[in-house]
Amino acid sequence: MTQSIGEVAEALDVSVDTLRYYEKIGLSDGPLRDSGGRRRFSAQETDWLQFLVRMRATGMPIRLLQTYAAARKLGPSSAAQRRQILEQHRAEVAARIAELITSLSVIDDKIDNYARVEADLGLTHSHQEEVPA
Amino acid sequence: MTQSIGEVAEALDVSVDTLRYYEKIGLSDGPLRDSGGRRRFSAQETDWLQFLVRMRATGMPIRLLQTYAAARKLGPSSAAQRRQILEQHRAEVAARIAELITSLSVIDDKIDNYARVEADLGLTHSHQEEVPA
DNA sequence: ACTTGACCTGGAGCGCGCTCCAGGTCCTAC
DNA sequence: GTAGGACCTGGAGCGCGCTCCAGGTCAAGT
Repeated sequence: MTQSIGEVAEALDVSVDTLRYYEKIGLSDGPLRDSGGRRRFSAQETDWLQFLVRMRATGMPIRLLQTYAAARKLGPSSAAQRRQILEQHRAEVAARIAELITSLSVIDDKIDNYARVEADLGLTHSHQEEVPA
Repeated sequence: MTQSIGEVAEALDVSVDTLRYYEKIGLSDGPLRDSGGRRRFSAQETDWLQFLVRMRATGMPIRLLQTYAAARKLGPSSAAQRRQILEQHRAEVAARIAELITSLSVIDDKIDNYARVEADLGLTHSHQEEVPA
């Protein structure tokens, strides 16, 4: 029911160095150790790490995750603070998505444009005005 | 019809240092200069810079933009190469959006959970099991 | 004439988030 | 008993993308 650091790293698709780094900077508590001093991660710890990895992937800064992790250690009394952090971050992620969607259509326009240029090049080798970049 | 570097920076919401940096690393050609050696940006140059800024905002690495910019200097004959770069990047942006949308719902679940914890705290001060983190 | 402020150059410095290294321990398999 | 491989620690190093600095030029306003 517990996993080694290598197993967790593979499952979460991060490096073992990253996991040790997160522990070092206080994002996760040090997990239990086996008789040889090696980390053994419980399912709960792995879930938390997965959440960390996911939040990192959404661009949440490590500093903010440190604040969040510190609040988490205080237990239920910090629920409001943690919720506030997540709501703020949620708004940023939503804005990010909107921006990316806009950019996607800009990219699509460019691609269409290049497709047209390529078609022109293929059909004729005449000296036309280049389509505006 | 031309703009100073400060005007362009403000319009694109980047720093003048960033614009000079992009020029230095070959992302943009050096623009025309006025009699005093100051840059004057044409609308075309500004459009290109805006595109650069947008692609950066979608996470396109500067290295790749350098490749793209170099191809652009070759004219229409590089249309296929440029389109290929954009199609690849388009796919990455689309994947990114999908990932962010997934994360958004994870965040929402957490927020809901905290809202419930807060409600419990407010209603009673009994010693209940904490809702799983 | 002088101040102010935007601009110039070349190059150093920096914050972020890992990533890598040296030197060592410990279990497993042969 | 020894070779291999996963793991350990503390700390140095690094790639990215800017950002800042020193020292200077230039144009406009008062």
